[in-house]
Amino acid sequence: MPSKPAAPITIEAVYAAPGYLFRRMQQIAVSIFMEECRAFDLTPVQYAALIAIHTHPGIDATRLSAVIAFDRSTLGSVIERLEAKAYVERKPAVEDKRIKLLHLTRSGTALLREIIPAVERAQARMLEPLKPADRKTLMGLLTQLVDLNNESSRVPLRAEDALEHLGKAG
Amino acid sequence: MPSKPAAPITIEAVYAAPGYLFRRMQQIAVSIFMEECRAFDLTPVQYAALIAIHTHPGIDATRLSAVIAFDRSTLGSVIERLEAKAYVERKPAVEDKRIKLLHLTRSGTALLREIIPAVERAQARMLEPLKPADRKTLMGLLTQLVDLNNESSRVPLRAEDALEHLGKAG
DNA sequence: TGTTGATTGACAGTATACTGACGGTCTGGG
DNA sequence: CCCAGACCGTCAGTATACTGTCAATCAACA
Repeated sequence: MPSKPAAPITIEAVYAAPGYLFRRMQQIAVSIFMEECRAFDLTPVQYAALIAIHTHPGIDATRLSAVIAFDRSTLGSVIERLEAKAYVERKPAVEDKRIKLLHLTRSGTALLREIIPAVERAQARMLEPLKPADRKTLMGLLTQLVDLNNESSRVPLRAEDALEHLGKAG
Repeated sequence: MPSKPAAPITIEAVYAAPGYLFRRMQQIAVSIFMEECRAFDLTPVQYAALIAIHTHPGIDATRLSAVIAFDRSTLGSVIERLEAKAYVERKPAVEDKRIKLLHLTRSGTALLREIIPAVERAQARMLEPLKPADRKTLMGLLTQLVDLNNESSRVPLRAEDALEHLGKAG
């Protein structure tokens, strides 16, 4: 069977490649987030971690990494920084000496309440250039794609699994 | 006017946020790229840089960063690694002592030719879970969005501007 | 019960990213 | 011609990411 003609080696092909567009969009998204949240000294990753700990108080680092689909190695230093800013507390569990339980501090909870409007502004700005109907279409397709590709990432999202070990489900 | 009711602070809101989805998709895209290109020891960023240098031989690092929209500070070490692998040569320009000109080596050009099928497989795999029509829709919207948000990133894409200084346009 | 196998947090090593700063260099206006 | 401002590569500092490894700990089975 005839093989496809060899693609010309040019930068134009890169501009149209999904991987390149995903990278650019991620950079833009982080940039907008940091701009809107400048007053709070919080990164997108740190924000997601705080929200997850707020939703699942007493979660441990490994399960947290499954809940937000972040790398476990990286998460250690993220938590360390949140602890240094006194937004998070890490306490060893009595029934399992390997585990450290995560809780928000009072100031961590307060920060979340204050930062949410800025975060919502940021999320809105990312999609703003598109027409409302197109925003919905894009988000719908992207949600599908991320979900269907879940197993292709090193740290697949395990939203429910993680909860079972917290004694909150089962 | 009545303000929107305060959103509940839960992880569910994060899962549906554009910024979170862009981050997840980027992680998945990198993971798939690295898997398909395992035999070549080349990252997505290094690949884009090689292609850009191939398209614009004799480009300098600052203009290269504009052509692929990568951070100038980061690009230094990227080029360093490509030089260490002998895919790229960096030669000082005679007419401007600040500038170093970039060229592919013979083995860099050969590598590009060999790796392209793997890269194309990777790009196809990223979108594979979607129906063909949906792939087109998603890429179209994403291309628009990245383009319209171009100025929101630290390093906006300047595909044409960069070329003018190479004596290839004007 | 005792040992194997899995799990947890931590760490080292590499690679992107962004901010801010710095010295060397070029260029244009006076 | 000289100097102020722009520009180039580089570096230090911080923050994500991923790979692989390790010791301590736990759980489960023989």
